[in-house]
Amino acid sequence: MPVSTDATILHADLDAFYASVEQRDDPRLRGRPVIVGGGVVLAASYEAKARGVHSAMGGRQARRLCPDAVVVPPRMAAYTAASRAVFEIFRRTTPLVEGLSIDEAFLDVGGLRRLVGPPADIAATLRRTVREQVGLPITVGVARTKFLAKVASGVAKPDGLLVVPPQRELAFLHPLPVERLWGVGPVTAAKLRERGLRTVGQVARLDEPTLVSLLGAGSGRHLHALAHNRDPRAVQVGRRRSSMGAQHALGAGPHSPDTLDAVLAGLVDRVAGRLRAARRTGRTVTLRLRFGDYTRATRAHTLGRATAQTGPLLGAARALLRAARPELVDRGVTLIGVAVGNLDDGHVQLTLPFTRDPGPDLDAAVDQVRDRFGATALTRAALLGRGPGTEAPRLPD
DNA sequence: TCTGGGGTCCTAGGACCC
DNA sequence: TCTGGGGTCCTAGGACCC
Repeated sequence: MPVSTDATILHADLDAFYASVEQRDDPRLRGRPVIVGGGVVLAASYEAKARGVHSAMGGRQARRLCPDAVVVPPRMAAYTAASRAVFEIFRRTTPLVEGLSIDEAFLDVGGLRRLVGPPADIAATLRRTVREQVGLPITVGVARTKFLAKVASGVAKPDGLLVVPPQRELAFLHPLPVERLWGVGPVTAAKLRERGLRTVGQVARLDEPTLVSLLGAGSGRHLHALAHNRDPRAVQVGRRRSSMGAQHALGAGPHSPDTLDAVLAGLVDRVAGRLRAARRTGRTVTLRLRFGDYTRATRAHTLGRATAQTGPLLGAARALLRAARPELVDRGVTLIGVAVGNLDDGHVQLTLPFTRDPGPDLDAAVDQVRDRFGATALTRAALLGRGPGTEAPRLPD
């Protein structure tokens, strides 16, 4: 049997991540409803979820639903450390790890059957190791495709393991409500519901042109494929973020131009600092605005070259804010955000473990970079910054 | 469901070039 | 006066995810 027909993709997802870290670090919180975050719920423990509390809910409403909840402020450093420890376990399990966020990843364990064992055993070991070494509950879904593995972990939560064997895929998928599908949110679900479509099976009975007319070309084709469990995407190692941003909610206002400028400068400085810390550069500055009626707008400007310096990034952000000023006053701005995109546009930052010409090691590095970025004009000389017509890999500003 | 902070991907139109 | 096709880059907005 070809390898690709086996269920070998794991989706591993930490349960109620921030809240679980708090319960791990403070025994008094165990077994009790825990809410992380004050004004808005960043994470809720399963005890709190059982009472109807969920993330992104307003803090006031959450406390009304669950008056005995313990509300704790977020400790991002603790969550980052826990995430690192879990991802180390992922990478000890298999080199084929694709991180999706701070608390979830895909793992391809297809090559490990002969050496280690079947995917179901690997998944069980992974769950036990994370529990023993990091002290956190984690749910794992196992399937033949990324999409189905993700759906499976969602169904298995919390603290569960669910394997979908290839011959059971559609039997598993079709009874599920459409909202279970990764990529179907409130808007798409409402459109489908209008047509009386509530389950994945009902969607699967529609032909593609009908779905396209209902949802548009992109979403229609995507959903048609997912409903039939067609998802050829491979687990991608070494994906890096493609934008970095910061935002700040301002309250109802009104806000003076000086206040807005100070907030903007603070945000740009934060993002620029994070860019430099990550040794990345960006070329497109996007200003995000939210208004009193919760409508949003974005304004973007693309610089001539990528940078991580506060100066040019702030200059672009200020110009965008100035141009948007009349709107801001009219509509009452309540949130300002800055994002820097097109990261590393035009050049790739290389970190190589040597300073002099390393001989054969460099040839291997060149091949790796070629494979990963599809570079065609990459040579040893270019990497070392010598030779005619070559340029050294540029460092971030 | 009265909304924080961080992201991803897709679409569509216009400018511009060959 | 009427009228190409293809490709890339940029901007703005929308949906979705954790």
